[in-house]
Amino acid sequence: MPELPEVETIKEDLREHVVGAKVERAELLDRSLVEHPKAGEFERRLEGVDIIGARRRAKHLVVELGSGDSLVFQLKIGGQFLLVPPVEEPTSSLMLVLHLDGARRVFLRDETGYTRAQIYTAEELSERFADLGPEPFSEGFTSGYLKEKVGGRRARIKPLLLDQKVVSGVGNIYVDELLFDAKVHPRRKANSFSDEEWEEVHSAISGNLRAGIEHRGTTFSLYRDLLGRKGSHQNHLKVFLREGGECPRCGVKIVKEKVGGRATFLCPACQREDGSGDNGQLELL
DNA sequence: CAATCAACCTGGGTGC
DNA sequence: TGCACCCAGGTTGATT
Repeated sequence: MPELPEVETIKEDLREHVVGAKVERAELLDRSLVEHPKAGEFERRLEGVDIIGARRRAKHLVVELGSGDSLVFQLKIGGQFLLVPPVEEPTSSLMLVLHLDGARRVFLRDETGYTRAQIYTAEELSERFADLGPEPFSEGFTSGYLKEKVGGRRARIKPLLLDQKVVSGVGNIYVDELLFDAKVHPRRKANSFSDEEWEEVHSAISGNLRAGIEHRGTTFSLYRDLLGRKGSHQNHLKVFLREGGECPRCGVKIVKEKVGGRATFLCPACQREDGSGDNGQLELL
C-alpha cells in the first residue's frame, strides 16, 4: 500500500509526534519483521536510545536514532505505523511495539505480514540505498534524466516507472494515475517517446505525488496515518480501481488490464497503445 | 535486456 | 453459513 505520499505522510506525523522521544523498550512480536535476525540484537540496539529524526527515502521510512543507527521500515503492502491511545490499542497482526518515555507506545502492525525492518549503521544505510533512483522532487529528477535513463529501452513504460532504480517512490496506484494524466498507454515502449511525452510523464509524476501528499495518502482498506486516520486521495483518483466508470476527460469507460503482472487501469481512448493522440508519434510522420 | 512467475503472509471479498 | 478461490498499494530472485 504505502507509496511515496503515504510514507511521506507517516514521516511528517512522526516528526510531529514522536521525534524527540526516547525508546525505553522494544518488543519484537514477530521475528519475521527483521530481515537478518541475530538473537536479541534488534531489541537491544533500540533500548534506551533517543529518536532524533524521521525521514523518507523512496518508500522506506527511516527513523534516526541517537546512537547513530537508523531503523528502516519497508511497509510494503499492508504496514501500519500507529501511535494510538491505549483504548484503541491494536490487538492483531502486531509485529513490533516501541515503548516510549511518557508511557506512549508506537505499534507496527501488518495484516499481510510483509513489512520488513532493519537497523543500519550510517555506512550500511548508504549501501542499502545505493541503487535507488532519484527522489521525484529532487533537482536531478528532470524529463531529461528520464529520457537519458530509459529513453533507449524497449521495455514498457509502466514497469520502468515502478522500478525503484529508475525513480524512487512511485507505486501501482500513482503510476496509473500519472500515465492517464500524461495520456500515455502503460504498455508503450520507452524508446517510442517524444521529448514532449517525457515532459508530460515527468510533470505528471510530480503532480500526482504532490496531490497524494496533499490528501495525506490513498486509503482503500489498509493504509492509515500515524494517528490511525485514513487518507483522502482515493476520492481524487481518475482511473485506478474505477473500471467501468467514465473517463473524466472523454467519458469513455475505464478498463482494467494486466501490465507487467500488475492490475492496470486506463482510458482506452485517451491512452492509445499505438501512441496516437495528443502526444503521439503518428501525426508527426 | 525483457517478460513472466513464484514467493513472501494474511485477511477480505466473491461466488457457489 | 461454509468453503474454495482470487485478490492485494511491494520487492526480490529465478527462469526463459
